[in-house]
Amino acid sequence: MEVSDEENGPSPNKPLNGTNGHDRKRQKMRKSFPNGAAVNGVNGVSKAQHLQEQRAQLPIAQGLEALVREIAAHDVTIILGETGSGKTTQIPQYLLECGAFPGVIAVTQPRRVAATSLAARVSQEQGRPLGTLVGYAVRFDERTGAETRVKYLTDGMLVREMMSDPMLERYGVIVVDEAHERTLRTDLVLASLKKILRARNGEESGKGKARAHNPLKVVVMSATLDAEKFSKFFDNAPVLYVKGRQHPVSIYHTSTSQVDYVDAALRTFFQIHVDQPPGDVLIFLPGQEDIESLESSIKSYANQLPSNSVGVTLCPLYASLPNAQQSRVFTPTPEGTRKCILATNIAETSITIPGVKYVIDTGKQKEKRHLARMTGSGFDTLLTTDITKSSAMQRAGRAGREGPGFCFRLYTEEAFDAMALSSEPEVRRSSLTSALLQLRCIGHDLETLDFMDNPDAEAVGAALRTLWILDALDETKRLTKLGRSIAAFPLEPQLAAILLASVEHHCTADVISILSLMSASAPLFPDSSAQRDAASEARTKFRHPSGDHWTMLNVFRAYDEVCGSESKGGRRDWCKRNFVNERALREAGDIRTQLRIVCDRANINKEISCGQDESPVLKSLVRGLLQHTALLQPDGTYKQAMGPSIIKIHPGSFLTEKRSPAIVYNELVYTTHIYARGVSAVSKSFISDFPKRVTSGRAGS
DNA sequence: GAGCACTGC
Repeated sequence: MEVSDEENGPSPNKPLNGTNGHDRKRQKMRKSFPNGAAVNGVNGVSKAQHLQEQRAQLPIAQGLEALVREIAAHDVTIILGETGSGKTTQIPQYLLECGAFPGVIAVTQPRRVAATSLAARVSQEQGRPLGTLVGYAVRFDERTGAETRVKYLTDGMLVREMMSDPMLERYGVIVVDEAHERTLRTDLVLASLKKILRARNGEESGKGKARAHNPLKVVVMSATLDAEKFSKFFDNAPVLYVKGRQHPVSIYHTSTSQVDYVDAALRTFFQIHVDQPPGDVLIFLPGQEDIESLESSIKSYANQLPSNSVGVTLCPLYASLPNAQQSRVFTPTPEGTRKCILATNIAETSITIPGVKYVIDTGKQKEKRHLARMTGSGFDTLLTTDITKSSAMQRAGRAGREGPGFCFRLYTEEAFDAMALSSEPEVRRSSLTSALLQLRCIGHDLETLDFMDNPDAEAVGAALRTLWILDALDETKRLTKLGRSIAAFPLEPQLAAILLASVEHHCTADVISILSLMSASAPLFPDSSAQRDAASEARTKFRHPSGDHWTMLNVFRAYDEVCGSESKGGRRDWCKRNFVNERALREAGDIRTQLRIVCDRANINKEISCGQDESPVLKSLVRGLLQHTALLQPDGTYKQAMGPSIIKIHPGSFLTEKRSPAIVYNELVYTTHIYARGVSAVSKSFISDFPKRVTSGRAGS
């Protein structure tokens, strides 16, 4: 079996390649950039020319004019583009150059790095400094100016912008890229765009209103699956097909199913390593644990090979790995060795590794599942599951980026056939609390808005209830003044409610620090099993009797002092010595800066601290996390105040083994028990201050 | 007495 361009997806509705003469196109391109050479100077001429030649050679270049004609003729155009087609860099430039589309061209991306690096590339192709004609906007970082006409931004950023500009008036074209990934924010953007199109362009042309003065064009770009679904969603919008530049990948399945996929990966790797020509190997595994175990097995077997054989350079790759170690995958493979990358599905979409010729696919991944969300907001669990067909194809494609490749699947062809086509869109899987509130702020109802896939009624009910408990919505589900304030913060609504409660309790400075650490993606206290005792010893000095929130605050306060006196290296040493994650502290620092700016805008005094008095902070926490509180039972376990579950304090918590009449916690995780993580002891009265909420919560659960 | 796939404002 072979993955080729033709096999990768449905056949084209309108093949566009080869419809235009190659030479004509090149001339047209040069004409479009009279200033490029002047800006760049003598050396720049050849560089700019080189870039233009590269552009002209992209698979998409020959169909661009026809593509733009289609976009001009329709409100919405769906573009199916394979990887390597150049659609994301070229289409926005062509829309700009042809001069037919006034206003700013927005291009959304699910990931920050994609938005920033695409903007850098495209502004280079335009021969202009980044942030002038071409710019980007992602969280913590924006480079745009008054003359910016092409703006790459994350889909979450566009959702934020809709809250102050509900009709997205500043944009003439909105390109939604990677739409097949169906992130929650992409789905929010698509649903809103459908409504915005009706408002800005009027009803479908032919009858009724004349075209409005500021019409909007929408371009939806997707990989090869689900095109018809996008087309149907946008009233049968035309589907255009763009060919990619992908080399063929030969795919092999096992004849029997493999129970131990780590062992199977080990054997397959050495078959490749011993028998096959040079070329790096990428192995997909579900998680860190498997990566570490396979790494040590490969190491020990590689040492037993004859001394004259090719060595192995091992590169583990997963998100929580420090950046310096992640970037090892990009360093050239040392002479006389074969690079072997052991990766999670971070290598499926987020990181593209050059030089890979062989892929070994275990067919497994880890997936976060939210269980029993109606029972006091539910709990999360992390399961190892089978991947989907589209994941399997994406993984195989990683072998064919630079030349013909090979993919060894550690599962049978029958198992592949039995896989789901693609994973459920995020809107069907995740909490809708934040989405519902944001939509309310721009006057949309999540309950009635037309989505690609409609949200689950239970999840909508849970979100409504949470927002009502926070006083963000009133009894009639109308947005309150508090709800609008909550939505102004780039935080989960529960956490934003804590921040606003801190104003009344005069501890905003302290609470902002805690919330920043809570919403950072990396954990402050990583659990390194190897040095567990040393770690807990070193962390003792930060320990606060009330529990984890104040302990986190103590760490942040200490780190702030270190930052005032130490160099970059000194800070790193301090973190290492104390077994705290510097990445978490740096990210929290960025979040804290952003939260302080929003506070200023909302006329909130961000400087007020409660010093060492713990109750104001704890009272604020309870206000936002009412659904995450539990009461001590006679047997020493805890029962949710607003749900039926019996829970335990996670052994990693500083409060474990302690008995407090009541606790508040960040999250519940289900492993061997239902554990509460990020726990603080609170007075029962803090919870019963909201009797109506607690009672009604019980009745509803 | 225990286990952290991946994103985003």
